[in-house]
Amino acid sequence: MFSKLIFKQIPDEILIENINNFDLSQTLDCGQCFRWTKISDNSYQGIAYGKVLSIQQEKNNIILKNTNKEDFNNIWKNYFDLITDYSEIWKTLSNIHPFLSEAYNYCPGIRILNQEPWETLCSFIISQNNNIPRIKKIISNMCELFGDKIPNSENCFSFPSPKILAKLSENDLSPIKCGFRAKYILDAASKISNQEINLESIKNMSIYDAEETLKKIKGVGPKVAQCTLLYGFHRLEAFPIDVWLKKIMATYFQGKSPDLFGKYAGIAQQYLYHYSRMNADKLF
DNA sequence: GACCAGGTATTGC
DNA sequence: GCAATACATGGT
Repeated sequence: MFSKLIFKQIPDEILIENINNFDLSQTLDCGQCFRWTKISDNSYQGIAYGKVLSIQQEKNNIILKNTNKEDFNNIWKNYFDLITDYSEIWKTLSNIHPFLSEAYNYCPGIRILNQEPWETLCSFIISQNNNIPRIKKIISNMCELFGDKIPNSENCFSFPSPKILAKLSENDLSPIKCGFRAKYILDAASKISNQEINLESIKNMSIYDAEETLKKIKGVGPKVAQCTLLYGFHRLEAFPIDVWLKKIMATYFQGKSPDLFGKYAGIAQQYLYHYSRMNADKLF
């Protein structure tokens, strides 16, 4: 619980002590986000909500640098999902399957981030039939070309708004090298900016209606929709099935439905995805 | 040069 | 409905 978080403030830094089920590299390198860079073995720098943050982990303590109490309370506390008790969530997942337990034991420090819905949607449109290093590169190029320079930062840029992107042509997007996905980005940007699709209203929809709404965008299918709902709307029941999850299901959960994982299926999915990617020999 | 990467749209049956 | 194929780009 956040009420139990112990935090201390020194100028421009926030220290959180004795936090469990939190591992910076497991959380930032598990494929859910694309705008964080590893600075050293225990520290990262990244951009979200138009702010630059440096963050470092020392055992069960985390230090947020280049920030303040206001941004911590308004942005980062929720962004890193520090208010959720993952040990409590694990209790409901722990008896489902031995392979899920094996995955959890490998990466119990994963947190599902609360990312911005538009950035998440756009990022996972770019992710299709693509690999993570190149996804990061495309997004970085897009922000640098079309986002706003973040004040007092060293060449850091915000994620461009739908409104800005909707004015562009496929040709304008060619420098970011996103290939056939350019028309999908533009369709998403225009449908969001002209209110044909209202991201705010998706928050109150059933998971089914939310997916159907997102799939009205060209280039958004079940996988991209589920990723958007999990990482951008914190719908923990969402269960994106990509090539890795297909292999995992075929190897260990044959004939089983994603319903097996219940209301925290998305978190289960993240343990399974990360563990399997890091230990590909576990799959057929 | 073929194959793959956190898929989807299109086509053909 | 379901299976096969094209799709931009860059890395093995």
